[in-house]
Amino acid sequence: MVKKTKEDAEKTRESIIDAARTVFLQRGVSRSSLEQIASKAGVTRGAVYWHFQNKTELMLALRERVFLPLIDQMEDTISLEENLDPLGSIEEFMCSRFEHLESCQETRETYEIMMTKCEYVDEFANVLQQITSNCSIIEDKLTTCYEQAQAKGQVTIKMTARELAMDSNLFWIGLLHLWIKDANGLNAKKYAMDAIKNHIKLRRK
Amino acid sequence: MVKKTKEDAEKTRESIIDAARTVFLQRGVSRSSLEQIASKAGVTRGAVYWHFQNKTELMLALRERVFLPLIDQMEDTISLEENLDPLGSIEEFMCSRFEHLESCQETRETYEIMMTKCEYVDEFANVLQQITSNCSIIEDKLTTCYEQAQAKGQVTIKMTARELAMDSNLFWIGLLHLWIKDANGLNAKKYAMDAIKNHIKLRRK
DNA sequence: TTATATACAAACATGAATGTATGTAAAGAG
DNA sequence: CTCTTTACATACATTCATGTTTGTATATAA
Repeated sequence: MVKKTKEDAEKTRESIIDAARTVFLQRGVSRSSLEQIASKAGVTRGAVYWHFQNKTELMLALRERVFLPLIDQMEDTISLEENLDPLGSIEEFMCSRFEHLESCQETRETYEIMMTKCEYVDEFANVLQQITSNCSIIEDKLTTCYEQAQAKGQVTIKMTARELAMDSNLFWIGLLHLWIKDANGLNAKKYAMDAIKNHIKLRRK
Repeated sequence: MVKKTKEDAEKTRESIIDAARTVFLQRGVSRSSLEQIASKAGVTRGAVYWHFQNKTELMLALRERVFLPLIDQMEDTISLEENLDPLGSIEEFMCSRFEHLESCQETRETYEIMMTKCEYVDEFANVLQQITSNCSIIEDKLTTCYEQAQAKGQVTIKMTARELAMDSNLFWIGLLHLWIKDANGLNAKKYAMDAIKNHIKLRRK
């Protein structure tokens, strides 16, 4: 038996989460047993039950480790005040966030698990609400940006800022889903970047 | 023991599928046991195993009953030849299909199961491929429509037909996902219809 | 009319995952 | 230097879903 200091315990906890992500990705959340996760992390189920109440809590922890930083990051990327180029900042927001999703393996895998390897029932039902809630936050931010863009005459006035934001929001949701599902798409990144640029170009006056 | 003629057996099969849809929706695919499905259908697991190899086959049958007609329907809705108003036909396609999704309970529930109550691993992994394949078919159809629209001068020439189609395709994917997840949205239908009209309006010259 | 295939129900066997309870060595507190 | 708590490993009990096998009543074909 090895020594276990507090930092060691924290490492164990992290390694369990990492193992869970790998196993969830391979086998789906519900088919993954805690035994499989534990052994992949080099521990026993005892350790898993020590750090997490059950598989659900483990899954939520796995999710939060990626999504909590993302929410913060969103605050930074779309700066709402004193925006010289609102339309450009929307494009910048989408591109940079996509870049991060693409390059950060943990984030990418977590998205894939949550979008295609997880069933939203019972304890997970309210996670769906959080997701839609996040979507409407994004829509609000986009609306503000488009208002600024309209005030600066950057953008077509065929539609209201809210309507433009809705359309962009749906575009963004679709992009993420298609990207996650189209794993083998070698040129997925270029596809996405072009899609974003064209999406913005279409509304620039 | 009641008589069972061939038609009776077919009815049993259908009722099992219906029961499966209900149970899948409530409990998610993996947590649904064949026992629960059978008893909801008023039969035993024997009947389920008689009609389907296992839960996976049952799930695929459930899916096909909705998706096979949808594929046919798609051929009709977007008529590619002799299109007087290509842009309008795209709008019409989206609106009518959404109307169907909204009004047909079986279709709606099946979509919900496939989008939020199912894990795409192992035997289901290739279903994802089918989905993305369908998406690219839609993108192709949209491209053709936009080409016609451009030929008629209906649409802005900022982007190529393919680029417009990509954007519309992503919009459509996003709309479906947001709609399914936002079950409580009372005005979801109006939201969607407005979103579609605005989406088209934005590209009309 | 009899034989066979159909359409299930019922019983059986198995295995796997879960949660909990107990054991234990080391860390940390006093 | 003890005592308690931490951080697990191990063992146990239980549940439960699955797949298969067997039984059986009826439909259907010859």
